[in-house]
Amino acid sequence: MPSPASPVRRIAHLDMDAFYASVELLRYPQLKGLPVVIGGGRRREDDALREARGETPLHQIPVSEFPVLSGYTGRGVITTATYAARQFGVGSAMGLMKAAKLCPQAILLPVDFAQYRHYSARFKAIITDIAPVMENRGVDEVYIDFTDVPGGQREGGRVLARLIQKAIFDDTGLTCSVGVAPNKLLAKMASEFKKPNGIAIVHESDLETMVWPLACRKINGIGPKADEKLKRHGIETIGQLAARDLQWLIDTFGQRTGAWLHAASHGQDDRPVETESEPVSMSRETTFERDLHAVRDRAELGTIFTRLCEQVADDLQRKGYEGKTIGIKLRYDDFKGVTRDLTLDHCTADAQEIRRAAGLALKRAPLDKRLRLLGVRVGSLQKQGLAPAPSAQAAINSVANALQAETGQLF
DNA sequence: TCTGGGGTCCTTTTCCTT
DNA sequence: TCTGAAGGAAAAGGACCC
Repeated sequence: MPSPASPVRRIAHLDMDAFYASVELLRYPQLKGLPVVIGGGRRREDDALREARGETPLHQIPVSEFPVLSGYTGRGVITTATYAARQFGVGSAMGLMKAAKLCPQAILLPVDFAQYRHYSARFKAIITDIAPVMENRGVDEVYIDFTDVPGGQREGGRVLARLIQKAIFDDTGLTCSVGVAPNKLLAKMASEFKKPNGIAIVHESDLETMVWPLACRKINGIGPKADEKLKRHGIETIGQLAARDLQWLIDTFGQRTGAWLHAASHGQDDRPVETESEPVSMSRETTFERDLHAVRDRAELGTIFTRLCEQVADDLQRKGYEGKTIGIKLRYDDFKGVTRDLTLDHCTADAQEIRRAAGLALKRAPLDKRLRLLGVRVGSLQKQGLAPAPSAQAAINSVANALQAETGQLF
């Protein structure tokens, strides 16, 4: 009897199909097939409250009672759009006002992250019941290591992928697409091959036929900028990229990026599936209803600034973290932005302390142009309570004294 | 004309110390 | 004391992703 072959590395990438829109259609099946865009900021009223008041259940609200894009004013953008809406040329990241011109009859649903998170937790729990080595990649995506899962090797992973797909659908009514390959890089590409509700299996030997003909942009990590630069050098496909010399890539894109491009184009990627990760930073930011001026709208800005600091502090405390790099982010009316950071000598999760440090950072930024966005970030995080809490105020004061506020204490 | 929010990671610049 | 090199850390910017 031959000894059983050692398992081959099989990594799956699972991507929920049109996740936000699909979750919305579970709640509002009457919208199926209609142009719907999801975006904008307003909070949706709570379903449970609505039903407690004896009002019409959401799934029975007539289509005519949903708000449409027509006449929309405001700064929101589209987070996602149903296929029916996309046919009018609207799509993700487009301003809602522009979308209103293209498709005024489209129904507008505000995003409801609480609901998406709920379904996200549900489908992920189903996966880890079956295959415990799972890496979170945001609300609607995961990597799963099939290598040592019973059945994970059968038909290159197809059997297990099918099982997971079915379990998710039976529980939630949602569909997903899965790619299974020797590593995360190829699995991520593969999950796009058979969308929606499909399974694609990629083996190492499929590189030339299945991967090399694809556009470089299909590599996760090559965005518009890198793609543009590649094109300037006559490189359009992954195969053309793979044909380039390693040294040329390093000379052209730098040591790290060049070596990575070379490996990626040859389908090489040895990153493990990480089952847990620690956050590096937490932030809150907001785009104003109208552009604000640092002097003329000082009171309003100050209020927003304080609120952002309180929100970040609350996020940190709720999740049990503290950090020592406090930063602010500004975006001006011309959409250009700046950031300013300040590193304390200790960690904090205290709203007032964050507010003071962020205020000092803000003083170092130009405030002569009107602002459209303000953000507050806390980085260099660690778990709360790992370090002794020193005299926080003294440290802050020393920084404050060093910078010695000019006049007026704007913030 | 329009362009959200919350992240990670990488590169370059700047500043400090030796 | 000045100057420059070198290296590290912090700051700043930007690309990218969902």
